[in-house]
Amino acid sequence: MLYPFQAEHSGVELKQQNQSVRNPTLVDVAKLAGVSGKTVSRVINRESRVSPETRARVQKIIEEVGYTPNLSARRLKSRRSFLVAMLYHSEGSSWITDVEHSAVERSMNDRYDLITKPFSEDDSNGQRSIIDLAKSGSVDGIIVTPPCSSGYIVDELIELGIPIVQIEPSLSDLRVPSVLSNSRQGGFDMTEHLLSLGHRRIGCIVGNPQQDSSRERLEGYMAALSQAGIKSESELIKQGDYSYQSGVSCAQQLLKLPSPPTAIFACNDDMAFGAMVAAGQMGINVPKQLSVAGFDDIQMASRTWPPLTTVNQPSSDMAGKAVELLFEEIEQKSQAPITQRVFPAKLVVRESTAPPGRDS
Amino acid sequence: MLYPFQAEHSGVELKQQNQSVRNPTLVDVAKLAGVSGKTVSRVINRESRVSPETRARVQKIIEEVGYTPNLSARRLKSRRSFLVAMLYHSEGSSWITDVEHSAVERSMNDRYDLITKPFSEDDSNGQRSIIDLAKSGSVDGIIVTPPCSSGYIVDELIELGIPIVQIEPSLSDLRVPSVLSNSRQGGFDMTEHLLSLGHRRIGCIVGNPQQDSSRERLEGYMAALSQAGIKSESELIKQGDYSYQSGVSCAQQLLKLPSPPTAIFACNDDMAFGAMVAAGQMGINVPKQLSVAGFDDIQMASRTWPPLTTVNQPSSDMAGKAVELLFEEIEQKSQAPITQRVFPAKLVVRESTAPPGRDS
DNA sequence: ATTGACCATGTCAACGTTGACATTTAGGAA
DNA sequence: TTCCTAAATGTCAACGTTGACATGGTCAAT
Repeated sequence: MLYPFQAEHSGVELKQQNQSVRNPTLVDVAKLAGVSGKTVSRVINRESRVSPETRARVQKIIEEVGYTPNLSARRLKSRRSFLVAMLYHSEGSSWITDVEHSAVERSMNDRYDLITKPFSEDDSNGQRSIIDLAKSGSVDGIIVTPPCSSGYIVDELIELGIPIVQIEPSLSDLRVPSVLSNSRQGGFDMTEHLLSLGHRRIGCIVGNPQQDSSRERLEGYMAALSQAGIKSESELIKQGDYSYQSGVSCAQQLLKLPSPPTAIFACNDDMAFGAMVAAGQMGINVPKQLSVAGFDDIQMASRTWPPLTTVNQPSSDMAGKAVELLFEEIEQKSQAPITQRVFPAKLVVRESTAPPGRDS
Repeated sequence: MLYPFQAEHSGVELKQQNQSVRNPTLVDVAKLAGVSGKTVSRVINRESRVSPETRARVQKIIEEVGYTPNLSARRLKSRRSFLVAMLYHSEGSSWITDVEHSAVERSMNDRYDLITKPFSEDDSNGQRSIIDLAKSGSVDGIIVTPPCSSGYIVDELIELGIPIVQIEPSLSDLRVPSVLSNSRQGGFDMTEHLLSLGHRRIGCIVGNPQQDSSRERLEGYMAALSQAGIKSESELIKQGDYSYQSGVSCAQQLLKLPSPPTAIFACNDDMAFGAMVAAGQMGINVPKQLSVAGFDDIQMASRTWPPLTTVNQPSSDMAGKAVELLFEEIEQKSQAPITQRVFPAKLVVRESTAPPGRDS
C-alpha cells in the first residue's frame, strides 16, 4: 500500500530512499483517518475529549504508518522543550556522576531527556552558553550540582525565570528548591565510629570551602570530638578541595607530621582514595596502620581493596527527588513554597577502618 | 529604553515580569536594526553575503537586547536539532563514562549538545524510545557504545538513515564509521609484560563474548603465550562479562584452583578491580602474591592502591574522533567512504603487577 | 418546543526561523 | 549609454504542531 505522503520512486531513486520518503506528519495521519489534525493531536497527547472509536481508529493509523510526532514543532508551538540540563563541574566529585546517571533514567520516565553541561568558574564562554541555553528555550529546567551553586550563575538563571533545582546547595539558600543530605550528621557519625574504634588522633581533610556541605561535615567531626572530650588540633585539619589530588597532598602532609594521625576522615570519597594512595606510597598499610574514611559512597567505594568505610548519600533517591521537584516547577509555574528536602546520610562501615595499630 | 517587544507593566504586574516580557525574536532585532529578518538570520548564521556595516549594526542590536535564537524554531525549519545522542548500556564498563564526558565537551565545541540514552537488550520500551528519538528528528546523530552495537537496534537505525558512529564495534562491522583501539595488540603487550616479569601461569578473565574487543584481547593473550612457548590451559581462562561482579567471581574460581595462577589479566578494568577485591578477601596480597592487570585505563585505575597496571585506550581521543566522524556524516549526508579508525592501545605499567612471589 | 449544558470535533492562525526566489543597487564592459 | 554581473538585501511561504475559539449535535430540564 502506498500512502499519500510517500513519494513514488523509480528504481534509480531507490538509493536516496531515506531522503525522499518524508516521515509521516500529523496531517498525513489525519487524512488517512478522516479526521482533522487537531483530533490526531488530541489523541497523541492523550487529551480527554475524543470518542473511544475515533481514538482507536487514529491509533491504528499511527501504528500502521509509524508516525512519530516531530518534537521540534511541538517544542516551538508549546514552548516546551522536553529537555532538562544538568550543570556539573569538571573538577566535581565522582558522586555527581552517580547522581547524573540516576537523573537520566528518572527523567526518561517522564518523557524528558537530560543533557549535561560542564561548568567552570573561569570559562565565561561556557557560562554564556548556559545562559543562552536557558534563554533560547532549549531546556525547560536546570539541575545545578555543586560547586556550581555558588557564584552568580544561579542568580542569573533565577532572573530568567527558568525552573531550577539545586543539589547540595548552601543550607541557607532558599532561592530555589533543593535536595541535600545531612552532612553534619554524617560527619558526626563517621567521627564517632572512628572514636569507637579507639582512634584519638583523627585527621580531617576538608573539602571545597565554598561548599556548605564541606563545612557541615567538618562541624560534625568537631562536634563528635568535643563530645568525646577531645580537643581538636588545627594541625590535624587540612584544607582540600574535594579533588583526588588534594586528597593525596593533604594526606601526605598529615602523615609527615611528627605525631601523625591514626585515622583520616576525608570529606569525600575522591579525597579518601587520594589518602589511601598517599599511604600506600609511603608504605603505610590501610587499615592496619592507618584507617581511612570517606564521604559519598560512590560506586567505586565498595569496589577496591580494602573497600572504603564511608557515609552514604543516596544518589539515586536524591537525583530522583531533584528531578521530581524540577518537574513540579515546570508543570505549575506557580508559586509553590520552596522545598528543601534533606536526606539522611548513613554510615557504611567497610574494611578501610580498624582499631589503631600498635606501631603508629 | 523600552523596546517595542517589551510589554509595559504597571507596578502590580511586576511580579509576573518573567512571563510577560517575551524574549526578543529575530523580527524584533530586525525592526530595531532597520533590516529584514532574513538579514538578521544571515548575521547570526555567519553567512557571507552581508556587508560589514550591516553586520556590525545588527550585532550591536543583538547584544543590546540580549537576543538568543530560538532553537526550536531553527530546528523545525532547518531539520536539524543540534543534538546528538549517545547510547550506553547500564551494565557497560566504566570506561564508557570517561568517553561520555569527553564526547560532551567535544560536542559543545561544535555547538551541539549531547544526551545520553541508557540502553538495555530486554527493555523493548527503551529501544522503542531510541527509535522514536531518531524518527522524530530529535537528534541529528547517534553514537553507539558497546555492547549496544550488537543486536538489531543498529540495523534499525541504519534503516532510518540517521548518521551513526560506533565505538568499539566488531572489527568486521563496516556498516557505519567507527573508532576502536587495537585490542589484540593490547592483550598481547600486557601478556608479554606479565611473562617478562617471570609469570608462567597467567589467568585470563574474558569479557562479554558478544563483543569483538573481548575476543581480540583474548587472542592477544594466546598469541603472546604461544610465542613464549607456553601452552594455554583452559582452566586458566574464565568467562566474565566485563562487569565488576563477574571479575570477582571469576577471580575467586581462579584462585581456588589446585594450582592457581600467579597473575591475572582481566580484559577490562572493572573486572580487574573485581579480581583485586577477590584477592583481598582471600588474604592474598597484590602484587606480592598475585599480579593483577586490567584493560581500559579508566580514571580510577591510577587512583587506588596499588594503582592498576592496565592498557590505556585513549578515551578522550577516541571520543573526539567519534564525534568528529559523526559531524562529518551529518554535514555531508553524502556517501563518503566508511572509515574505521583504530587507535593504539598502550601498556601502562603501575604497581599492581610484580614478579611472582615465592610463596605462591 | 425551547433552552442550555456538554461533548466531539473542526477551523485557523501562530510559534520563530530559514530556504527558495525576487529585487535593488553599484560597477564595469561593451 | 546600455547591458550584464554580482553583491546586498528583501519577500514570502513553509516547517509540524497546538492554542483559542467555533461549530454542530445530543440530551435532559424547563
